[in-house]
Amino acid sequence: MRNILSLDRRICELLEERKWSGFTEAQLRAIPEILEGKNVLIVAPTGYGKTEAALLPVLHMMLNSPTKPVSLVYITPMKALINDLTLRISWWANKLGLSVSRKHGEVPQKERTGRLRNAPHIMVTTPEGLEVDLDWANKFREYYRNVKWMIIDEVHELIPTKRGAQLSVLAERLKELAGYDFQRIGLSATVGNPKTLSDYLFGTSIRRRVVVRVKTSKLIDVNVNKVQEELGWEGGAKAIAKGLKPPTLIFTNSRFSTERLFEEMERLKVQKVYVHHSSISRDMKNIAEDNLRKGEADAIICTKTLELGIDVGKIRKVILYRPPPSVASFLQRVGRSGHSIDGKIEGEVICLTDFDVLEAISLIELSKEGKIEGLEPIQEPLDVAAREVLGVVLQKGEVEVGQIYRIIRGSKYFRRLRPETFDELISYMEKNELLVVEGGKTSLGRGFFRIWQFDHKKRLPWVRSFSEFFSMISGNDVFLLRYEGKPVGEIDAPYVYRYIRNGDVIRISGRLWKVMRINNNVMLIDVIPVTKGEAEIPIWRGDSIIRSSLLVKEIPKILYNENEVVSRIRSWYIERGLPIPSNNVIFVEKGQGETVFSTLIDEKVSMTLAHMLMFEVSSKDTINTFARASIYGFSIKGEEDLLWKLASKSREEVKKIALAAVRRSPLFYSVMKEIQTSFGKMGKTSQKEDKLLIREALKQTVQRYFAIKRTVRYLERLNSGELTVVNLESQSPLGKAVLGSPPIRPWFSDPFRIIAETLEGGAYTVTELSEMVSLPPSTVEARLKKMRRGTGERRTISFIDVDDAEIRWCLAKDLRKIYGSDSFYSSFHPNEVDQSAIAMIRTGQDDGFLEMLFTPKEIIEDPDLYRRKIPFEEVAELRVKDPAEPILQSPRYYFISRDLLPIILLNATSYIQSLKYS
DNA sequence: GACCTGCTGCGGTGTG
Repeated sequence: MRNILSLDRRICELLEERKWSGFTEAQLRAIPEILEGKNVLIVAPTGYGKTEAALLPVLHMMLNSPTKPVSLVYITPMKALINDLTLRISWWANKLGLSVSRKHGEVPQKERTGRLRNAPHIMVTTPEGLEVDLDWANKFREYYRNVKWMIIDEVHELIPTKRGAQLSVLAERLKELAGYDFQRIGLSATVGNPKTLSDYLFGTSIRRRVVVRVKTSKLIDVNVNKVQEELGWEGGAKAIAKGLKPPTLIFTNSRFSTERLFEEMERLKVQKVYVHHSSISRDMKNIAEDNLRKGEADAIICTKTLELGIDVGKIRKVILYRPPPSVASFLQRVGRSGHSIDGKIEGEVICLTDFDVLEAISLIELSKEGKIEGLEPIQEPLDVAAREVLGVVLQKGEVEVGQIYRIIRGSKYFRRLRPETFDELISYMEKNELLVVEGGKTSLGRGFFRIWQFDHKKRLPWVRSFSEFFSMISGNDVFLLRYEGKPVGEIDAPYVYRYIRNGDVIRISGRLWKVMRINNNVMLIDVIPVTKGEAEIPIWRGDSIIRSSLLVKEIPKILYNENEVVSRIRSWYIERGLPIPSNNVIFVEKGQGETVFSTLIDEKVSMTLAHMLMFEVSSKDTINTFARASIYGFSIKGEEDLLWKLASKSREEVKKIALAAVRRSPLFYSVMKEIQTSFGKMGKTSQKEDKLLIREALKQTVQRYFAIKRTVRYLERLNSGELTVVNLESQSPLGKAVLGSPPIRPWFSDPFRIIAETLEGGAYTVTELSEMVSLPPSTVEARLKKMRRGTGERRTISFIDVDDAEIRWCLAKDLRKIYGSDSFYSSFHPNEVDQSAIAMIRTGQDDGFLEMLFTPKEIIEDPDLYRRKIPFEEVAELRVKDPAEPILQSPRYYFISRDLLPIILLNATSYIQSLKYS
């Protein structure tokens, strides 16, 4: 066995020491190719020995050629993997007289600086770690001139993302620095298009390239189990408890679900279960992982966090709570069970709805047929290019612009970057003062230091920590939960602003925590553990998970399956003489003010159509609308003929509307926010000044969430009568699935407008409004206060709701109606109309108060009396006091027109009397 | 109502 691969004698001895039981197929096939010096991409599922397949031949070559630090750069996308791998690689390397060093953000300072005195032969790091070293590590960077090999782990995780584009430029930069075409080896999970992956991985390297693809040999045995929908979370938890075979991994599709299911498991008295997701602190996650490895945990309920390569030890069963979004993730999750390669996979998909069952069966069928999604590399992300331009400038100080262009263009992601575009990018960065260009050479500009600051005090919204410069991952605003100074978990800031108050009890990581103190400035929440109380589970708002088109195409076929649930769906259509759902039929269903277009459709096309319909409604009619998009169709609140109108438009018009709709979506604004600092742009963008930025944000938004060309084609098919249109009176089973997907609301760049529209005809507290318009209460309050001034339709006014002693806001033009309405009767009708009060009025012209004594009765009898008494149109401030009990809290009001003053005076007296008699 | 991933070099000073 040892001689088949002709590895170095010293390595063979180590194989014996390890009691190596034989090479895996991946190793047998990849090792000879690597030894020949080719660039190799190894594609195989987890547990097939990919790491050693790459490492052993590289070690062999290191032993048999002059090896100087750093010879091998090993890249992995996660810190946890770096820690695992460093130990694993060190076992081999140290015994062979080679040294290994790791680098990531959590490596202790001492270990970091140690590598300069004793430079390692092997560096294990992340793409970001390599970025830091090339840009910034002026001393250590020199060692990278000796690089001969680069191994990139979990390639499938990187290639479709900006991190992948970043790494590919870094590889080209490394090649330029070393002046050597080093050998590249990639390790990937099973994917549909390994050839494309290898193209992106190998870049400008002229070595021969080969893909070693190992198919899974595991037997797939996954059951589909449907819970009664009405039983909800309890039903789900019971099904999980019943199917549990320790140790079990339970995958869900949201952080909320992990916590919610745990709560039910607790109620069912199921012990030794842990929760694992990205908003739980590393410490707490370690506890869960360690317990699982030690056999002390029966199960972990987790999200994608445990889908990736971390070693979780032996797993007997995998339960999927509701189907995952793609075959790839289905296989990754299910692949976690069965420790050995020939072990049997035991899995179970727990379904909540009928369409869950459709999806689960589709995923199982697809994986049995060996069909799996291809990965789509991100296209020419200019924010990555901008960051790399700066990286090269940091590295070299002063660089010729053309040289940077040549390096960046070496990356496959930027192979087609036009020189004009690059020049435009440089000019834009120069305009934003990120760069200074002089005589064809460029250096850093002042803007760079304004944004990326060393000691990040974060006073200004656009100031970032210098450390963030090295990463393309943009973080959300979160509050850190802390107990005794140690992190426990994280909650999204908008959720904290809206729902979390001191004293609340929240559930995170399967435990209850009482909120002791919320510190808004540093975004910290101090908590203490409690055992009882009504706990709330936070909702984390993530990015949308787009379901794979492979899955969508499979579902129509599955509808002919003999499964009980599937037959039930099918017969609903057959009994009514209707066609079976497919991508060629649209059922138009009406209900609850929404028009549902039920059809099996690619999610990105569905998103595009939903946004276009919403755009048409919101630009012509009202922004108080919403749409929905799913693979089961789409819907719009309001007008039902819009889709046919869109379909009858020309191709060019449709494209224009689609792009306008994308620009009006919240998704566009979040992408804009994510990328703008890379270009040095702070603050608001302008159509004229920031053309490149807007174009790029639009391109990235479309690529991520929409499909314009396919939507154009879809509408053409609809217009030509190719699609069967069926009008339905009732809700079809798949139409119901559309209504279950979350509403998409229009983005408003003008908060005043949404606040005014929402106030229309009613009176609300700041908290109520904040929830209605999805803005933080502080923002809403600030806007309402601004809107008090002026005379237009949007002018606001506040009064005191006497029944619950809260301040309510309404449009000034609605106050009369509210005054007359039954629901606020007691707020404007004091019980004792003869009791006098003192009004103190300030006009804002001078600082003095005008004092007047009045009784409610006088006002009710002759409201104009007080209008005549006050010689001003506008009152800047009004205080009302009880002459008998002046210490009583006196209400204050601001910016009231003389016209509405009598109503407000009545409100004040009602309030004062309510205080007095309560 | 919706996943995940990442993040400051080098050298000087002071202390045991």
